[in-house]
Amino acid sequence: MFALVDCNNFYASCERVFRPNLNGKPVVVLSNNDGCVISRSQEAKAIGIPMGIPAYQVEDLFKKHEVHIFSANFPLYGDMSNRVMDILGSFTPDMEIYSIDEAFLKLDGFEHMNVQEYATSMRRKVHQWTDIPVTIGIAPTKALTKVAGHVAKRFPKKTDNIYIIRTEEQRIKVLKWIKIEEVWGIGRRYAKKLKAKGIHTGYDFTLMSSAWVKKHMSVTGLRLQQDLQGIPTLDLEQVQVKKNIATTRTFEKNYTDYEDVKERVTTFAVVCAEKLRKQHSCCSALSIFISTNRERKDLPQYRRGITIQLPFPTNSNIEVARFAVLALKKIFKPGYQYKRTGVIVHELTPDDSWQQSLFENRDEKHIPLMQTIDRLNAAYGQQKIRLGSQDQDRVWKMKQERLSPGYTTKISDVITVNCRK
DNA sequence: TCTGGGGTCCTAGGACCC
DNA sequence: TCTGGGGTCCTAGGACCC
Repeated sequence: MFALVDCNNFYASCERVFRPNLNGKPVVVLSNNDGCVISRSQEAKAIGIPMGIPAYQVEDLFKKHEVHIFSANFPLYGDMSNRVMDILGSFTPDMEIYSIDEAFLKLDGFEHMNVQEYATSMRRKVHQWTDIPVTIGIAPTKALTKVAGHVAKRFPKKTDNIYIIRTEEQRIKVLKWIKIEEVWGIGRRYAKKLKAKGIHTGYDFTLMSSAWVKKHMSVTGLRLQQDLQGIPTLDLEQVQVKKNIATTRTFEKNYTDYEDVKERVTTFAVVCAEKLRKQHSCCSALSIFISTNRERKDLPQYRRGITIQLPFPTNSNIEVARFAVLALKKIFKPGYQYKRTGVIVHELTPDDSWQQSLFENRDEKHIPLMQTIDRLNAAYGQQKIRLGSQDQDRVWKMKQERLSPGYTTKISDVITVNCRK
């Protein structure tokens, strides 16, 4: 059996941990630049705030229902996620951290145990130690745990947030209940295609000819179909180091100057290099892209990306930034209003072993230099030491009007508790 | 006025090899 | 009239996830 543990309304729940007065009240969390709604408490869902909607389009709803709004506080969510995962990891080492708020567990060798009780104790412990509510789905395959999780979410009272698919009858029953577009692995495109063929539920999908599925949905679709049929096909994936690392942002305004865009690309490249060093990797290739605001149909549009090979693997701020700017030069076109750029590094290899190049090699003096920069930035604040080509005054000019404190990640923001006798 | 950010995997087709 | 057969590697694009 597998279990899927899923934190409920995760970002909104994290905000409520430190603002318990907001329990029972509508809470939403906005994306960077306070752009879109990316997390909603149950109450916020109930008053009809859709996922992903631009905030300005639901301002009336916010006002009318006194919705509590937060700017995304990713350091807080990341830290809360680590705490939840640590607790789950203490239950079983067979765990795959699937996303910031979800984990799959493998329950091999648990046959003698009461799985229901086990799940209940897990749920209780996470709640007691972190105040984050979770939902648990349990089933013979990974894809079916997702379906079980849906059932538990839809009927929280009846299921007490835990649902187990044990029998073939239950498997068929829940698959007949779940709409095809709600099935994990079926996105908008596939749902449309399947509905056109008269497939409306998860169960319908399991009955389709595997040849058709393979042809139109590739082996990914085929694996999913088998998993839903109850044949274990997807296994826990041991999450290793990442294969790509991206730093991309939408700007708070449009940029037309090459110099401005270059500064942003440099800074994003530096952030990528820092992320690389954190996971002890170097990159051997890099992409950048630039884009105008695609929502502004009235403005001339230009979007382009480029990938370049680096002459040697590196994770130095200086080198990654240099190559990123080189790439930018190849695609930048003056006369457009740019709204978004990003840097993505690829072909990651461990930083303690690398192939020497015949022609050009990394500057080894950068290694101690980067270590020093990382140490200083860790001690005195992110981005205190920057490259000369980065904006020296700029902090992170993101619109974050309702940012919560870094309760668990910033010593000055740690909560004060007043104890009375 | 205002629309996020970070990932993964798979396939088809082109270019090339012997 | 009729022009082989078996590979690899790379990239762009499409699909999905949270």
